[in-house]
Amino acid sequence: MFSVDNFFSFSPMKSRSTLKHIAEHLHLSISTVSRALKDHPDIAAHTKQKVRELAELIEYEPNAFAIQLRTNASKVIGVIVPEISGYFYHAFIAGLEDEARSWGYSLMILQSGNDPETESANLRLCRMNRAAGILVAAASGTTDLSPFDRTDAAGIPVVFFDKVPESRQFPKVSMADAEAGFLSADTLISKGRKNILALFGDHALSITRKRLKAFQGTFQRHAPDSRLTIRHARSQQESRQITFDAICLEEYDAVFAMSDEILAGAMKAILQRRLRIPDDIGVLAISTGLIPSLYEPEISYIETSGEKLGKRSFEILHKCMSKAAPHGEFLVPATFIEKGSL
Amino acid sequence: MFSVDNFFSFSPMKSRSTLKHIAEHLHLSISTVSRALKDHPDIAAHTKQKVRELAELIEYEPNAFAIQLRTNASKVIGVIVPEISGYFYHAFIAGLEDEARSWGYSLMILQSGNDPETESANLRLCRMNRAAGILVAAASGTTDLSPFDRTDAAGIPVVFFDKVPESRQFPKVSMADAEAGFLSADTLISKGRKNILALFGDHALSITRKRLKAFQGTFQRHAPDSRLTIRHARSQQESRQITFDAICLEEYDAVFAMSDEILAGAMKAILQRRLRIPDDIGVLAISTGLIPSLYEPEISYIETSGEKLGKRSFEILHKCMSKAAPHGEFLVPATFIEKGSL
DNA sequence: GTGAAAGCGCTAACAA
DNA sequence: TTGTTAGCGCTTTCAC
Repeated sequence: MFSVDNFFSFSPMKSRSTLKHIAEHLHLSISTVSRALKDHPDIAAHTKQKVRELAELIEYEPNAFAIQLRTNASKVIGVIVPEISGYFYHAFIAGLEDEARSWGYSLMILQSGNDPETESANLRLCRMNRAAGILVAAASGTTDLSPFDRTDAAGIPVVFFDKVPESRQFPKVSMADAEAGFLSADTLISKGRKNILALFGDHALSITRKRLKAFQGTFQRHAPDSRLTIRHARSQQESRQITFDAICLEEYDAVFAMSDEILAGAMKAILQRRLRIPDDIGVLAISTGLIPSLYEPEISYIETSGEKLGKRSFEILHKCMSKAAPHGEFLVPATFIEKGSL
Repeated sequence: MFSVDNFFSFSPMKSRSTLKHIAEHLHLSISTVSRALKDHPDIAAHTKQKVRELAELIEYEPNAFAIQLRTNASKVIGVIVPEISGYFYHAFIAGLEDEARSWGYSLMILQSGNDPETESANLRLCRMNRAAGILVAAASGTTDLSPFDRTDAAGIPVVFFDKVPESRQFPKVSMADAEAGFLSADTLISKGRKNILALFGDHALSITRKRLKAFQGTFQRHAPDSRLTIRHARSQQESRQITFDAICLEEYDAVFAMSDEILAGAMKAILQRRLRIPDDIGVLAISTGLIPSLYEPEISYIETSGEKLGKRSFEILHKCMSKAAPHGEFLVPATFIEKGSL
């Protein structure tokens, strides 16, 4: 058989392992080697055998660039998010990576820092690298969708997730915000909470409006006698202040937080007032689950899982890449996770 | 001048914009166009002008594959971590991405799931994609370093971070664990805490041993009369149980947690016992900062910033990529962040 | 100042 | 069953 020394002596230089090297050493043509390695039916069994042995011996690894140039397609998915850290996107990326890897794709991660310019530059990068597809959580300032059009026109499917634009042009994947809002209200009602401080985020965000609308609607329909105090906070600090002021002024039997950030602020106020959960006050949040697990008792929450959103997003994008071209908005369901805070 | 229609009419088919297209339309050679676009001194100013105009008009974007194949180098950095989510790595990735982007590099993110096999497969992927360099937080089961050798031998520099192997062969970047341990002890001492419940992670981990050694050493040297109760926990749950049992049994004047996970568990016990911070008990942790900010009062901590580690790691890798080949272990300093828990 | 030509490593007709 | 050939889009000598 062969020995590594034997082989490398053939090509004494920095000999990177290529089809050509294998071919030369085996006195075969490059295409025969190429076919043998892909188990092409035309190739004789013993030839395949020989080729594979040598390939393994010299640890042949195909040059992805050459393949990509030739086929004009890559196994890389571009992911553009406002920021990686924070409460949500890292979980999304983790779920996405899991799913993508199982299909042989890798992730190229880019942060926009919520800046449309950077976002557009990142898109360009994805185009230059002929990404197989792109997942985007839009920067909050993004209004001009033409960079996305261009990408789409270049044959690279674009799917929005989480922060999705109004346009009906691209497929979108997002959390079932209405369902989460409904579930939240329903849970509070079924637990008999009547006087609720409900904390929502910036009213300008569509996520806030969707969750709020379903939340309020459910109360009006199923528990019109409940007392709902709706407040909006734009940050953890604001959430904390608002909560603190509210619970000093009046006794609520539950606090509801529409997101992790809001929850974190509310919890600080509750801890500061040293209220007992769930006896003095109940707590419910819409969350990804990490933050609620940090308190004692743990906070019950409506789960909006980043991981699940990641996996689902891959599925949709995957369909787009195989020309199935789905359309419209896809929702990842929310579920109630019961802990001890209500 | 040109119009888009005019240009595209020249090549009516799916005409992706390439140097060739520009060259044909301008009756120039491909090489001239290539040079013009890179502002080569040989090219006449007016030629450059014409070329650039048309390139802009048709939104020419170089084909990264072709460049990479030709130059056999990419602007992609491979990043292999046990998992993206959790307490730490997402912050690292965020910091790294920031720094990398400013140097024109993109990130290819891969999770090993703490599985050496997957880690090795991920390495292979990086090799196939001719990554410019690779950053690895080793899987906990990784003992065989040969896959890394192979990568290094292929001319792709490998730098370890956070979870670094014993081997002196590769450059490593990690948190200044000894310094963090020292600072923790020093802070507790200077705040006059005498009877301390100190919670550490799994004793098998080198991070634990380094922090513990410096922590204990500092007490022995500067406050030998202090009472130190050292405990080890392998999870949030364990940390909570250990803390709960300890504070029920005896009165401590401070709890120290060597990591976010340990802190989260300890805080649950403290919340459950309804101890007042900092009056009933002081709290100090080594942390990245998110978790401490969730409590009231916020927890003082020794910062081990994932972002900083990410930026520093890029610097080291960048040096490796430019043949400067640094050597040894680099440490990211720890700093004390004072909040209200001590 | 510009062009011609070779070639990076691979795939896929088309030949033999 | 295997080989020949023609590129994919770009960079880079080397000529003119």
